[in-house]
Amino acid sequence: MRRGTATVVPDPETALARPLRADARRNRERILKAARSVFADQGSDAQIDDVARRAKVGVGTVYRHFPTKDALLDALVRERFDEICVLADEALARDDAWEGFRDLVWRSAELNARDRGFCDAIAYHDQTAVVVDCGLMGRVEQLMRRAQAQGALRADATTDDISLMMCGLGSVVRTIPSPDVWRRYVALMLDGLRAT
Amino acid sequence: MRRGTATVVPDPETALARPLRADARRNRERILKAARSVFADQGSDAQIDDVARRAKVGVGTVYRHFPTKDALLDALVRERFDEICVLADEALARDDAWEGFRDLVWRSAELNARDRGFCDAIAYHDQTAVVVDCGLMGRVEQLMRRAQAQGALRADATTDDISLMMCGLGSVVRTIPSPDVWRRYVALMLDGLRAT
Amino acid sequence: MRRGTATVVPDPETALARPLRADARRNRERILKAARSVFADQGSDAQIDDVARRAKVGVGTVYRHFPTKDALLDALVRERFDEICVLADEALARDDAWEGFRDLVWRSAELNARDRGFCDAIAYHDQTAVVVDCGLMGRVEQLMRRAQAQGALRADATTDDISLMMCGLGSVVRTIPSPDVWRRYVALMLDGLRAT
Amino acid sequence: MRRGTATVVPDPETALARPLRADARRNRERILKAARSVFADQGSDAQIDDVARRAKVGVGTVYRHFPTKDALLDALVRERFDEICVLADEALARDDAWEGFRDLVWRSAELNARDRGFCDAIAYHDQTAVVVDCGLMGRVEQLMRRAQAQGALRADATTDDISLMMCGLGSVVRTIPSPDVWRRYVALMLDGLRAT
DNA sequence: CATGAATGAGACTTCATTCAT
DNA sequence: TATGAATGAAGTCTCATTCAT
Repeated sequence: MRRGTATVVPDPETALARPLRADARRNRERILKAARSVFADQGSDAQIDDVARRAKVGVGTVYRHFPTKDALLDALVRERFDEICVLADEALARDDAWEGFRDLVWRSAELNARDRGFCDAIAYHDQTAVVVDCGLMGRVEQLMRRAQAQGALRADATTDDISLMMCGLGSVVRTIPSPDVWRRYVALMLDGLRAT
Repeated sequence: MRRGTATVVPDPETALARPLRADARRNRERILKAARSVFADQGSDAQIDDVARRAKVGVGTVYRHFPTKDALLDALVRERFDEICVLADEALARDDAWEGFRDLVWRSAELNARDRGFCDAIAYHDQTAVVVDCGLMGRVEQLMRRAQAQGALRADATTDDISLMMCGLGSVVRTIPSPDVWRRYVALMLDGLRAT
Repeated sequence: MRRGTATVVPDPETALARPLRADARRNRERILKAARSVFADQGSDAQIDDVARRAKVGVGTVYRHFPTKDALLDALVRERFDEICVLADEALARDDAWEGFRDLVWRSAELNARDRGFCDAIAYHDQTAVVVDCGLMGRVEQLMRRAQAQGALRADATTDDISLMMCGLGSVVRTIPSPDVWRRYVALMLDGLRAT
Repeated sequence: MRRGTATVVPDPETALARPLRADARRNRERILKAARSVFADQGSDAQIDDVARRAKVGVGTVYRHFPTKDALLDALVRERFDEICVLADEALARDDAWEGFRDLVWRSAELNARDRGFCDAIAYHDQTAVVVDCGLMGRVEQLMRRAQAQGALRADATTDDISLMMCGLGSVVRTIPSPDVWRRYVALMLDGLRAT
């Protein structure tokens, strides 16, 4: 089910399956776009019918592209992680690894904080596969190793800590109404991760 | 939806409303007990019918005591916070405030970590009112102020940070399968909260 | 799932489960009646929603009584076999066992022939359990043994032959439009079963 | 829905319509072959998409050749009857008409018994037109008349009885799991048809 | 008061058939 | 002409909550 590409922004159409027909690709995009907005609005209560409606497409079409509600969510998650992968590359390009790491955390947290609905929708979606697939895991690991070598990140920190942190962040974002509380959460966590 | 009592450990039966008849009170307890175990087992999928069945009571009776699924959940949360209040009192009794604070965090985290089902069930339950109502907020604030005075807790820490932390913890507990990962989460957070 | 009663017309309400409340029993009857007529009209295409509508009952009520479309069908089949059980007892009361057997076959065939829709609906419903449960199997076996002893039924005939015959009959009834062709089918089969 | 050819073994391609282009004919064959195997595997649950997939052809192509699922089924039935026509000719070539008739019945029954899936798929398919169209009806009638003249087949037997019998057989084959029960059915039926 | 039967909107998904490419 | 993407009505079943007994 996973396509196993490791490029930064994997092009699912060119993987193993034959490329999508132009109209199908167009629909796929419309559906994803609609899904993004529907999930943003309704969170985990979002319904496939709404997605279809907003994409101006029959339900069947949605199901053809994403055989299951979960598959649709997965595609959305994949997109999000692809975005973050780009950020990770920028972080890796910097000399100061800790600054890179810190900013990466802030920027990806912000990405999530921007839509609570999405955080809500994916709360129960297993993301472990995606993080590895899209290559984010590898990049973050590299970044963390360098930050540790530079003595800025605590020596025992691992990528699992980041998963942990992001997991908790999701909860904070979708649960607490005040729009900026997540910043405090991230600040505390980063302090906890910094070398002492 | 909130019942608005302001006593430290409110006993909803003796508040303003007439005291419940003995059998009604017995039923209330049975329902709560059943609910605890059903939610523990099924998490957010638990159904009121299951609770009723396990309490050997009709659904109607459940609804008489708790007009809504959410109200039932709220009562459960209230119980949990009452437990923690006791722990908070023990913490306040200690000389070293930071140790008291730290242990309180660990012990209440453990309480939650012990049942993922419950964490799952209350994931979307707004707990702000309860924390205040039951007096936990006040106790924790006191504890934190003392820990700050002793120079062990970072000066800018507030009770909101604790809410934040517990909120994230819930997500970690119910999302991540490995049974002890939550400990790492708590450790990081406490490190983030310690005075530097 | 089977209640294992062996009385002629089993009273499912008094079996192992507690007796149904008066209104529930009334609804159960209404649903069965509605189901009979809906299946008669629409055959296997009949929908639970139609049954509910015709019974003037919510879908949920139908599902409460019969957790599955198949369970509803099963109840209908059970009723039908109970009817036939009565006929079987009449057949057993006669002196001439072959005449009893023959008439039983004719009368139960007629029962089925009267509603094609029903035959259609139960075409894929496994009836083996029901025939045994309701005691029909036993009665027919007795009848056949006596008819064999009297030298009228071929010696190698078993109750399986009857199942076979009724199975084929269903197909004839629901497939062939001319309303009386089934009679020829039964006649041929009986000739095939008579001792030579 | 019927194509109304009246030749003995109609070749729908060469009839009145323009002959199909070579590739179109090839496709038609592939589709039929695929359909045979798909229906054999899945019975009445078979989907046109599966047929197309197995034929390595688009659904549209299937629909071009067979405007309806039913039309496809009809073609399959037609093929089956064509096979039986050949058997009927062999039967007619024998001196003993009853033996010819009996063997014809056994052999065609076996043909059906070999694939339950097919029996299942055509359970609701009206075959009356096809039997006449393909000339099977005529042959069987001839055979039966000769068998009657030879005093082996009961005088009142008609081709309708055979339809009846085959109709019931289908039900037995697809309903009863034990793989050889159909033989008993055929035996009984033949006994019912033999002159006494 | 307790009971548990009833309600019914709504969720997800399937598949024969059409039609744009 | 072939392709396969799109359609969308329809079907089964769930469950929080209400209400007659």
